[in-house]
Amino acid sequence: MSATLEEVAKAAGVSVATASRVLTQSAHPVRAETRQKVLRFAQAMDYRPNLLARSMRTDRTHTIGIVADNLLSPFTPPIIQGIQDFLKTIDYLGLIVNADWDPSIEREAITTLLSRAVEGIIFVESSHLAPTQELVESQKPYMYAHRLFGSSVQNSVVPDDYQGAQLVVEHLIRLGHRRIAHIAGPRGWHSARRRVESYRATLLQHGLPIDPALIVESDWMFEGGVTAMKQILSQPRLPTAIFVGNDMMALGAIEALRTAGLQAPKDIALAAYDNREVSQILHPKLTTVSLPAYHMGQKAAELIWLKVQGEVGDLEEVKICGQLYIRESCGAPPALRTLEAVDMGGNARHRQAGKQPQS
Amino acid sequence: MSATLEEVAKAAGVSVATASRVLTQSAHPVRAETRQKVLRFAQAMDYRPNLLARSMRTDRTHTIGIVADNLLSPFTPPIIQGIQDFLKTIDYLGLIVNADWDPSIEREAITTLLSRAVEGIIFVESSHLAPTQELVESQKPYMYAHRLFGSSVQNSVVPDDYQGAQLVVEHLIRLGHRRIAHIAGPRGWHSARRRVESYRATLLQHGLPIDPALIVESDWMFEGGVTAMKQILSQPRLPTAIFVGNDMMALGAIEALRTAGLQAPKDIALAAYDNREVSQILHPKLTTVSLPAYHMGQKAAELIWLKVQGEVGDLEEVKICGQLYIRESCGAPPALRTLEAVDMGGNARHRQAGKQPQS
DNA sequence: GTGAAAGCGCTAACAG
DNA sequence: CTGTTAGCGCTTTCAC
Repeated sequence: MSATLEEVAKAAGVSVATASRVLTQSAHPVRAETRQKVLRFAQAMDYRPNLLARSMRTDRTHTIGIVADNLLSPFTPPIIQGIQDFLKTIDYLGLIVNADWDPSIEREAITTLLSRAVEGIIFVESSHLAPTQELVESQKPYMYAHRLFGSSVQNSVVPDDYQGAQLVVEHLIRLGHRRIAHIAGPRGWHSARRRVESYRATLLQHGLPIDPALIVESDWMFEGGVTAMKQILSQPRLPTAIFVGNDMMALGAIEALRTAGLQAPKDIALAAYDNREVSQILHPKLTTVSLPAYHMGQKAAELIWLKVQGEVGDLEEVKICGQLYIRESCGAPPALRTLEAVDMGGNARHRQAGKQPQS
Repeated sequence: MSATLEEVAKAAGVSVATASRVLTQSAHPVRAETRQKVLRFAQAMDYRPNLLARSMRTDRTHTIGIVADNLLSPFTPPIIQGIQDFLKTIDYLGLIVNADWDPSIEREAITTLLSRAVEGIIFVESSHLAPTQELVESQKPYMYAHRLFGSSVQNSVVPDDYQGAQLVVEHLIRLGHRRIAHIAGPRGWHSARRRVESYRATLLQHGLPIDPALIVESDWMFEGGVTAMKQILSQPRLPTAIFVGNDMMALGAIEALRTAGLQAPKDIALAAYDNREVSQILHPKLTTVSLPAYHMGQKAAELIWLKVQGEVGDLEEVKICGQLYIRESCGAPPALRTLEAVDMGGNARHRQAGKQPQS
């Protein structure tokens, strides 16, 4: 163990109070000379404050709990990264615990975190409906980051599906497409419904007709994308472009096109949603609007910080809009493509995923 | 805040000492009746021990620090998941901090963790050479999980690249291939070198010749795979199979084949390394040996636990072998394919990545 | 079997 | 400006 405050104080010939004052940068006045002396000894003795002891006194642990339903979901890591990065700026740490989509584990997780006196809790990709009674009684602030399913809820940060979808569809329209299909996610998902709504509204806004035969519902997955695309290809009049509800289905759609002897974007233009890592890699590279996981994490952390400080109470749902990445699959001329820094390090935090080569 | 021990004790009409004894399941004898009484009141009053206070007394925080160089790298989340899952069984938590591949941030991270009195530290995908002086002086145990670059090092858990590559190559040989190429990772990477060594050795063991023209070095990335494949395709005598050093390059190789009007596995069989999520999704599905990230995390946690208990000292490097997933790209008959549970939840922890549909 | 009391390391009144 | 001291909530001798 490193030296304690008392040891430093004794060595410097001052009281623990004085030593504490200089080492915590307290506002309390201390003679410059004394300050230096303490600082010198602290340094020499490798003094490292015992944060547990400090927390006991101050009732502040500088810790935010993070309950993640699944660390392995594609968006959880960037959300957590966003949270951690914000917390770092205020000298806080996140204490992460997994809940495995299990309500009882989640309850337990909350108990654990409260036992450790976290100052607030952020739920990542949680699907539960309401905070546990224990959490409510604790009076600690909480936030949801990327809450799944269900509808709008207080104290949550979610993607702006409506505006995101609009970005995509308008881009396709701008490229000259008039007959645009849509492969949608399952109607049980709020995000899927919002994207469809936005797709319809955007077409209408631009005076384009809506052809129900061009909207097919699928399941977010690759194989679902294959099937949906086949269905679209069986239409008498093919669309010239497709807005696919997420990247995975888009990959499936491309596969189906290929099987049918067609190519994106030559034969049918294609744009999707999520900006998963693969969409920047495989050919044709996907034009897609990002699900701004990292930013959502940051925002959730920022908001809980406000709450911890007591500056705000319950918050309405905050929507974060993603960015449109124009790449190959939509057939946009190269000049229109989004400029993307090729970074090999893990520093591009605005990105959804690191590009560290692996293995 | 929930009730304190003192409040519970008072309510139950016993001393804090007694209350503590029953609530901590101490070995110290307590009359059954008294025990029940305390338990009842604790429950009724929602008693939740203040772990900070407990830690101060016991000098045990039930916390292991995790220093991750990059949360967004593909293997970090499953490694962390493995760590957390093990820690959970011993009622510990992991305190994760990012180091961003920056040595000074890493130093800082260590200080932070020590300040919070973690009982040990696991470095995930760290690339540094040695523990900081501060860590050494703290006498706290540490482990590396998936340490990158460099060679064998004590107290680390790494993939068994040699055996993994052997699994792949032997599988290809078993399928009847005699002329097998290899697209290798950069020679600067220890894992890349081990895989090449193993490839050569395995061929020799089976009496197959090594053709230097069939070994091409690349960079782990998709585009690198494309280029390497093109180079192989320019050979006068084509191989019938290729062992690609990782999944990303394999995807590139498949793309290059396609461009050349060829198909895997029909024209050339292909097997890779890593078992990234995409390899189970895109067609042809990749035959690949997993980089057992989750198990490595578990193992690292298990070993640091032994160290925390003082049961072991410095450890030699532990190698964990991945599993061969036989899918489509190698052309194995369907009967030989690996059975894979299709799970939609995040529960398949033995997997490298959750299959939660997203968005 | 039970309780009183010390003390983990620190901060924050309060007194000087 | 500096020091003394109480006490955060808990575990653990030690005495009864």
